[in-house]
Amino acid sequence: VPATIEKKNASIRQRILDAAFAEFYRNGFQAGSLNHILAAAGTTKGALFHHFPSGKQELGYAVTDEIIEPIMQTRWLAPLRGSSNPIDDIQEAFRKHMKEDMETGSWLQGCPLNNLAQEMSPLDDGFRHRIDGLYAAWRKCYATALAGGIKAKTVKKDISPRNAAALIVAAQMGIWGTGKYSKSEKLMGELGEALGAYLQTLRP
Amino acid sequence: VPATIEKKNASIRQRILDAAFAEFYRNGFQAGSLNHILAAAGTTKGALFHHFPSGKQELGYAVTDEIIEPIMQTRWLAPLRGSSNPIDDIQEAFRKHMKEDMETGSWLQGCPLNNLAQEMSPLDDGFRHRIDGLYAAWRKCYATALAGGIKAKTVKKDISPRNAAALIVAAQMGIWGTGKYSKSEKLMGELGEALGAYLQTLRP
Amino acid sequence: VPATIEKKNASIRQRILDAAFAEFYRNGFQAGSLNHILAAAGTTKGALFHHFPSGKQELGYAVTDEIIEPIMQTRWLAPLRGSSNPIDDIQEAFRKHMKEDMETGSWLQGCPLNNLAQEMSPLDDGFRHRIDGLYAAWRKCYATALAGGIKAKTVKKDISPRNAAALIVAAQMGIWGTGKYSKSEKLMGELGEALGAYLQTLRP
Amino acid sequence: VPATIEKKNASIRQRILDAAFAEFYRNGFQAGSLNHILAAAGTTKGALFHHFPSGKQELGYAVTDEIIEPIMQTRWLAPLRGSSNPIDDIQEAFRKHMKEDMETGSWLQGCPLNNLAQEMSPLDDGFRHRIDGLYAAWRKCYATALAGGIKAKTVKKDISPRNAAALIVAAQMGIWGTGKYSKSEKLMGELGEALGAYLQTLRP
DNA sequence: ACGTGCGGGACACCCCGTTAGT
DNA sequence: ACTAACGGGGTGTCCCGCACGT
Repeated sequence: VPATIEKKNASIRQRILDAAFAEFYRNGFQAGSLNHILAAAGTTKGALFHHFPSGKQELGYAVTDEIIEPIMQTRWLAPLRGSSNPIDDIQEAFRKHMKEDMETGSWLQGCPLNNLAQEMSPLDDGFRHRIDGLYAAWRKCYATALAGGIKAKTVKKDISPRNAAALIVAAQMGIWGTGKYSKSEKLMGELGEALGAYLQTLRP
Repeated sequence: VPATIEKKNASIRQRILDAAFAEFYRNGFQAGSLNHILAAAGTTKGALFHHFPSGKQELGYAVTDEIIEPIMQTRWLAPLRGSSNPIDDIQEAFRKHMKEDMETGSWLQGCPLNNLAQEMSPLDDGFRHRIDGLYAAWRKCYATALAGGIKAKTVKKDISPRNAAALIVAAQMGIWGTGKYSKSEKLMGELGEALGAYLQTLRP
Repeated sequence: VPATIEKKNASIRQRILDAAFAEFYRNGFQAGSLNHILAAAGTTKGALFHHFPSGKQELGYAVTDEIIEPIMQTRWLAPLRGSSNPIDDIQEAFRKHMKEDMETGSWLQGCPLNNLAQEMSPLDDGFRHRIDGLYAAWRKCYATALAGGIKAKTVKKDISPRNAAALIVAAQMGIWGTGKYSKSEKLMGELGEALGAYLQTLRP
Repeated sequence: VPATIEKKNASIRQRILDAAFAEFYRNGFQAGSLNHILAAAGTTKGALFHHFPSGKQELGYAVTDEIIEPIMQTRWLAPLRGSSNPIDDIQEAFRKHMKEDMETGSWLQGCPLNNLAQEMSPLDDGFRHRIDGLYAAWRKCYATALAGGIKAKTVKKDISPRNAAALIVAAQMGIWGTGKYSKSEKLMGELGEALGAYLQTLRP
């Protein structure tokens, strides 16, 4: 049954990626163990070395490119695509994903991209460039949406979309980071309100 | 001469703490090496286990309590003590320390407390409680100052000091984290402006 | 076009052999990497195990038989074929190849056969028998030539051709080995002179 | 019992060195396994890393300096110290140690220094310099002895002691290397005779 | 005839913690 | 108070061999 075989072959690489994402998310990149990843993926060193010849670093890059990047796309970028009312859409996306993360408990582990950024960007330029690219895309998406909002008169016209987008993204980084150490749903609620209040100041 | 001996002992302990802070700041807690710390401090395992009997973890706690906490006090809390115009004082402190970090280059390594928070708070409750306490004190300081500002009529009276303080702190976490991965002074400038713009909205 | 296919097949096999010779010459047999060899040869594991079903060992044997042996033939045996003045011919071959190796720099890596002999003969009898056969042929060639020289009165008649041939070959092993560790052209020159002086003592 | 403890502590390092020498002698440096060494020495990784902080390479250097060098001193250099009849003394040392090696069987593994020279000198300059120094001392010892022999009229006066010493050493390298691949006592005997014949030509 | 995917294992490095001794 | 020796373990790297498929 060639389909099964192909799927199995293809899925080994994917299973390694998925397990690696989970492991790095939980323990960080440096402290994450390839042995644990391989055990979770149900495969061995040989397969890893075949798919990622230069080892852990290459695996980390692939996780960033093939797992984290798509997550960001669907979570944060897609909802803003073609938005004419960015303030509501940003707030809506924020509330939705915060609620999801509360339910799954993943808010206690922060944002995978932020985790990686804080740990690896000073140590490895390969990671840093990838991360920088992802956050830049995020900021650009928000800035574009805010500029669109100005045209659509849903956003005050004397603000800098670029600056505001940067602050919104940075604040979200900080908010998710706050969840990690505080474990306080109350505090997260207050932060949500405060961010909402800030967004309201961008209205016309 | 007991005073000399005690002083020497204290200085060894302090040298270990200082070296540990530097190592953990650079490489993170888990990836930081005790051997490197001891080599930098010019001492050996014996001294370390004399002063920190349970090893690396206890050393990490001591770094948090005795190095990072005082830094936060002088950097962020002291300038707000008894402030009647918190918005200006917060912005001034932000600008001052950002400028300093740019000059020393330490902005590329982020904020030591935030680094530790992102890495260790999900893994170790001892760290998490300490970090939570520090950030709580920070928020409380800002909230108190903002409440004072309301009384002094330098702050708009229909805002929640608690919520605003939380957002300001979280935004600063995000901003310093942004410096790490972007290495862009331009972006940092824009974030400074955006944060300033937000603070202005808190004016009466 | 079967000729083309066969040729192409042969050429893959040959490219593997050539790359293997170079790799083993540089890094030794055990430390030499099949992956490096295959990368250099521009092919993959499948081809290797097709042509050398039992793997690295068989490849090493083939390198000995098909690369090293012909080199020895043309370098050291051919010049002595039918010689009536072996002393001059031996010395001439020695000088010629030493000069060549100096120019190409390969004298710094020693003699491929000697390298293999020192590394592998105590560990693998398959190698040992091959190497023994090659050196035996070398000694026999020199001994025959020296015996011929005795008949032709270019060599003193009261020497043992067999013993002298063995010493000449062993001395050459030692001389090439000396080049490897000393990297001294001066020393090589002195060794050449000393070997020449010894050969002169074999004159009538 | 402090003596026992000191001996035990001191002997761990020595046991590692001895086991390493044996392992490297048998399998070569690169293929030699630290695990095997430690198992043979009855100790663990911690002890090795303590005594040889930079690992295998440093261990290899120490084996060269502390095991191989003394062997060479007692085997080849000491017998020639203050010799007035170097030709006899060289030949006597050669016969004695060849006989010993035949009896112990170690002639089948060649000369430890030559093994190391052939394997490592092109790959690591630290080894190369050490090896070069040892062989240089050997040549110098023989050259000095031959020069002394010229004064004492036990050696022909129109030979170059330097050149002859170099050839004798190189020939011995070659002879011991020949034993490794040939496993032929007969051939070794012939080589001994041929070397003896050469030495006789250095007589006045 | 030859490429791809993969298994399983060995290796050297280095780490952290502890104990015996000064 | 402080040092040096040592235990034991986990890590990532990389390798060789063998299935498949084509």
